[in-house]
Amino acid sequence: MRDETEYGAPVAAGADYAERLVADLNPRQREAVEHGEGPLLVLAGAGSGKTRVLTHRIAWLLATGRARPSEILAITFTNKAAGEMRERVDRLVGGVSRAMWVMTFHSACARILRAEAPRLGYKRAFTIYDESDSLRMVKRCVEELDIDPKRFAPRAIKSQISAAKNQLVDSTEYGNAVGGPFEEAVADVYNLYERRMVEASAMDFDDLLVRTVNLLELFADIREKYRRIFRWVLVDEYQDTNRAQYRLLQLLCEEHRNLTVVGDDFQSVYSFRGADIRNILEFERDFPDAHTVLLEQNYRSTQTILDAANGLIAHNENQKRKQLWTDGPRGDLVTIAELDDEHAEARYVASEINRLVEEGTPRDQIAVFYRMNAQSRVLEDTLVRFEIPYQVIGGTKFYDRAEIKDAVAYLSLVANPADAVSFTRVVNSPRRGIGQQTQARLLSHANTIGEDIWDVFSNPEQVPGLGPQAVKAVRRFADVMAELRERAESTDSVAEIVEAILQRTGYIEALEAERTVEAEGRIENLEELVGVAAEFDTNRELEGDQEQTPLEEFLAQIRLLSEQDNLKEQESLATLMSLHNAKGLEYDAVFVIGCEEGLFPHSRSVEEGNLEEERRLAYVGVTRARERLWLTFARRRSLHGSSSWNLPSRFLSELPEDLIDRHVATTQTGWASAGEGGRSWGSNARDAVLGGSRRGEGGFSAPERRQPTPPPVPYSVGDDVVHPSFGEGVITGVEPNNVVVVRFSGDGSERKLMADYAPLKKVA
DNA sequence: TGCTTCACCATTTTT
DNA sequence: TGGTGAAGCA
Repeated sequence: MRDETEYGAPVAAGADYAERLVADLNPRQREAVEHGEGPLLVLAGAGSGKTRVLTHRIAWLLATGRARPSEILAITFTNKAAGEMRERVDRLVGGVSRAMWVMTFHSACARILRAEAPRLGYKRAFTIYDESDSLRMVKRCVEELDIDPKRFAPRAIKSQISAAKNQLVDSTEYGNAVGGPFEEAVADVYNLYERRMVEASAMDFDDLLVRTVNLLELFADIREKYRRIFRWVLVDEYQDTNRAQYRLLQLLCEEHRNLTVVGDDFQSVYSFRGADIRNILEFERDFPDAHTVLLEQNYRSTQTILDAANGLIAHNENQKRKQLWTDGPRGDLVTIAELDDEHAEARYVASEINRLVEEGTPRDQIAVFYRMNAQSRVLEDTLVRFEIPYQVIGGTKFYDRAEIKDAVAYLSLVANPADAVSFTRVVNSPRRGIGQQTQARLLSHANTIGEDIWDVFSNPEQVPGLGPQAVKAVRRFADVMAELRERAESTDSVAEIVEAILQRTGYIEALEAERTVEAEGRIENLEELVGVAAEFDTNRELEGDQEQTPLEEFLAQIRLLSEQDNLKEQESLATLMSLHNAKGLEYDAVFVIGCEEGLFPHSRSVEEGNLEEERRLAYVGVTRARERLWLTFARRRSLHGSSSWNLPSRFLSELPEDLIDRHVATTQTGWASAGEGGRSWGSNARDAVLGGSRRGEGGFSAPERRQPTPPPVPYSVGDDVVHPSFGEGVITGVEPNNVVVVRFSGDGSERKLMADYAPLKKVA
């Protein structure tokens, strides 16, 4: 534990320290930090130092003796944000931050439920289901109820149930309010789903919140207990709270009223997930005695970027008024670039990135944002060709990969014998001759006799309808699981359990037998999981939690991990992500691509009347940039197969014209430059930008028929090649459009490269 | 039981 | 365009 803090004072040193704590804050920030008891609303514009206010407020509450560390509950939405906050509080007050709850809504609820869940009929060792697990469960319910999944898509049903839960509407209430046939189907599934989840002792993400609310509403003693524990509650990103979270805060705070919420209505972009912007807009109505502080001074961006953001958001009606300003320089103009199509757009972005890097911008300070994840593909291809190292945030996550999910499902089943979804996931993976028939019989028997699925498969003889073959196969599976469970009970090392699972279930063996590159990759991923577990074991030795076993704790932790947690900062990688994922981050240089009507704002959103939220999303994108900002659009874009012509996004015309530097680029399309050899693309694209030709061809007239035929592919399967960065490899495939597939011997990776542009050389 | 083929569909997603 | 899921076949 550290005694010295950032301000050189020992922990909680009283008035003098408190004074120094606020000394270098601006007046508004100081006002927020020094607010005493009672509700506080901090409307914090982008980059206005809201985390600073939150952390300093916590330190100030401690320093002035108003709060003890254990009385503080600080809530964020991501683990990353929680980690950062804890770290920064730690720097202010030292190790006492350990005693505080600084975590996400979901983690906090999971922790409370871990202690109290039995009161609601759950086992203490409940399993947290992620989206795909709970979708599985919904599907099973749909099947069981004989609902035609084509008529009512399980996904749609699930999202309907989720929406209901976010509103704290339970299945009974939902059933009473049914409208059409779809709602009726949803009501039935919702009802069964709730029952099956309790039986499996499983909770989905929404349940974590809803069940905690239930707990506090139903049991006065529990309510009192947590009200007494959390005398000070602080919430970050308050604009993103949904009904359930709102109710939770109300339950915790309505007595002592020491609730601090920090947020920015301009950055509310999650209404489709149930976030209710009214929570922040109407905070002052809900808490008439609330003190409100407005933070408008921005410490991140240039005035030009802020003016652009202000100009954009001024087009929204339903907002609190805020106007960002900075002491800093005006900075460069915002670039709006018009390109032919998405490929030209990608090349433009890539060449601009190269230029930035040459000029000294660290690559990890460059980000590209887009509306849809699908847009990353073209960009990735281009970045590979330009040899620009990058990372993509979003898409398939580590914990979404099949092999990882399998391993985690094994762990879940070991920890929670009732976990039916995990059971179906792993029972025949690897193949062990337990097919759907057999699984269905096991599950329905479990439903009939009301026993845990584990008890049922441990006694396969008693399951009606199983043939001797099936009984034998199930027996073998049960024996392995029993052995693993014993193993888990006799050790505190999660890594050891994971290792045992991979070995004893034959999982690794099956992968090794495949002898493919993919299988090898999977094995590597699994090894990484063992590594993650080992790391967990090491950290756990420092701070153990007696409430739950290491395995349970590990499972809860990895299930609540988020995408942003994967962000790497140290490596020199440009970052690609959706605009939604960009919230809370900042970069020196930002590109927002695909600024076209129909794509951004997305046509769906416009149809559904969510234009203002789209505009807020644009606002989020713009305000991520510290120094340089590009907004690009393509005249023509192919989206799932067919290409279409789009108008520039209305958001572009909403930016004040005097802040804009316009580029109209006509890149040389196609193969014209191929003869010049690989690396010339960068300069080509850049030269073309200077060209500034007009878009006067009339839009629809000439759909690029003039491409010369590609030069013949000089490579054939089996050729040995060498690449300056990937090393030696062999051609394993030749595809249309001069794409070659190369397996590189260095890391065993297989990559698709454009033969004409990649700096590949044939080895004689 | 398990693999292949074909049809269908396709924002965003802090947990 | 590409990934997913269900039906059909060996």
